[in-house]
Amino acid sequence: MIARFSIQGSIVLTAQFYSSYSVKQRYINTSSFLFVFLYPSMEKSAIIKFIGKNLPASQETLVVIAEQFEDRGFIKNDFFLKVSRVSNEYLFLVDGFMRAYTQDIEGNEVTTYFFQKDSVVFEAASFFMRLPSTENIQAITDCKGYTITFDKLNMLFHTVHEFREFGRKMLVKEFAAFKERTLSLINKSAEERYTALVQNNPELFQHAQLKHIASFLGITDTSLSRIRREYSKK
Amino acid sequence: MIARFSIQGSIVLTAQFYSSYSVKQRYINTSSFLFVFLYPSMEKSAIIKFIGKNLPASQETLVVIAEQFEDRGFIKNDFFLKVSRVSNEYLFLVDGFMRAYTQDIEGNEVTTYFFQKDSVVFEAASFFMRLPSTENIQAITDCKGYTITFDKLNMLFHTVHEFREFGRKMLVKEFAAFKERTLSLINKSAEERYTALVQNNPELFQHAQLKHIASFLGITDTSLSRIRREYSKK
DNA sequence: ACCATTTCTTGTCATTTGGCAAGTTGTGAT
DNA sequence: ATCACAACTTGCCAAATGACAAGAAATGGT
Repeated sequence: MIARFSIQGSIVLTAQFYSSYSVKQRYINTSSFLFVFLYPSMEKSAIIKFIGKNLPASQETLVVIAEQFEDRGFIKNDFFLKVSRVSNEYLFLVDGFMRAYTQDIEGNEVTTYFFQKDSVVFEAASFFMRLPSTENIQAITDCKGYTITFDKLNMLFHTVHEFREFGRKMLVKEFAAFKERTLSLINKSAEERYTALVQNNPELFQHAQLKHIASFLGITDTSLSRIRREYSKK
Repeated sequence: MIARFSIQGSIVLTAQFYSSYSVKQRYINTSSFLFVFLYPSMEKSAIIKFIGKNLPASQETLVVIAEQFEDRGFIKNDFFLKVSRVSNEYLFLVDGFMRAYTQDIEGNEVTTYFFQKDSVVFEAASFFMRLPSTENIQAITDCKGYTITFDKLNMLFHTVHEFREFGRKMLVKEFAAFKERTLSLINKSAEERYTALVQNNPELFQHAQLKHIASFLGITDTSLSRIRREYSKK
């Protein structure tokens, strides 16, 4: 598993892995290689933490859940999901940025969403309804995360009843974000949308192309450039 | 049941009720009162037709499904769903128009959707995830339809397996419509959005207020008025 | 390190849309 | 039938945004 990551380059095991509380105490001094080798599920502390934050469940339950997830790395520009494919994976992003985008009838690319670390990446309509996706999801930086298949996730929903709540929460989050975005397109100015994005997700601007951010904000790259100039004056 | 509708005024049993094919043959000459009295599920031909169109199932299955739905009338301005309530009903609209709307932070009303007859009215996030709705759904004309509760719908999903497919289809429709709307806000002009709406739903303009249509299109009522003038010149 | 390509910025000008206010039309209650 | 109020239209002007093109900066491949 370590080998796999080194091949994909630029994805390295970070200190983040050692922050899982229960394990931390006992194994903190083990070398990272042995550590991962002997306790394959331990490296999933990030996902355990994340799920635990969103779901009241015992540590044991969380470990069972986390064990169903698989390591997954992406290098910049890799696709997590392509248009017309049925999404079969649910991804918990540990590191990196991704964007969802689609093409309108005239062929213009429109970015519909940006994903950042410590969040869940999936296209609800395609994943839960087993439909061809209308969107691409692509890594815009090297990324690292954990995936679970549709079947395994459903299995977890059945066997670990509390886990349904987690699935629901993630779906709700996506819904809410989407609705808010649509609303803001209607009743906020481009500049207001820009400042909101800068404040909520400043790091994004170090990784995403401005033209992608522009289409996400519903404006042209030209306008975004101007808005940035005005904004930086203040 | 008939009494109930006459009390609510302006909602009358229409010829539409007699179009269910299997029943039509045998009972066409029965008086409408006796008919409804003796065969309470028969009046649901509209819903049977609609579900049948979206779901390959036997007539018997369709009747079983339809029997779980209840008659429901709305008079103009009645609410089907209010903000902060958990939506517990799924409505098949037989006649009339409804609109969904919400308020943004500044208190402006924004219409997010129009529903027309022969379609399903519900707020997916609130209904399926048992969450407080962020939207109101209100009748903008007198309406008539059939409702089913969350529990009954789930029961049907379990007992009538093919029916899940129907539920999925309806959800997909809502998703797709919503995404398309968001996209069009980004890459179409107000006039293009207007012409699209006129073509897809001309009747709407005879019932909805222009200011509601305007906020749905993401423009002010002033602009809509101007766009209409230009459009009518052509 | 160099070149080719893409991305980003800027200028000019046109178009779209909004804000406000006045006037007109439509609607509902009495 | 009348009045009050809400809905709609219109005119004027300002602000926001887009289209196009040119140039600067950044990036990637060899």
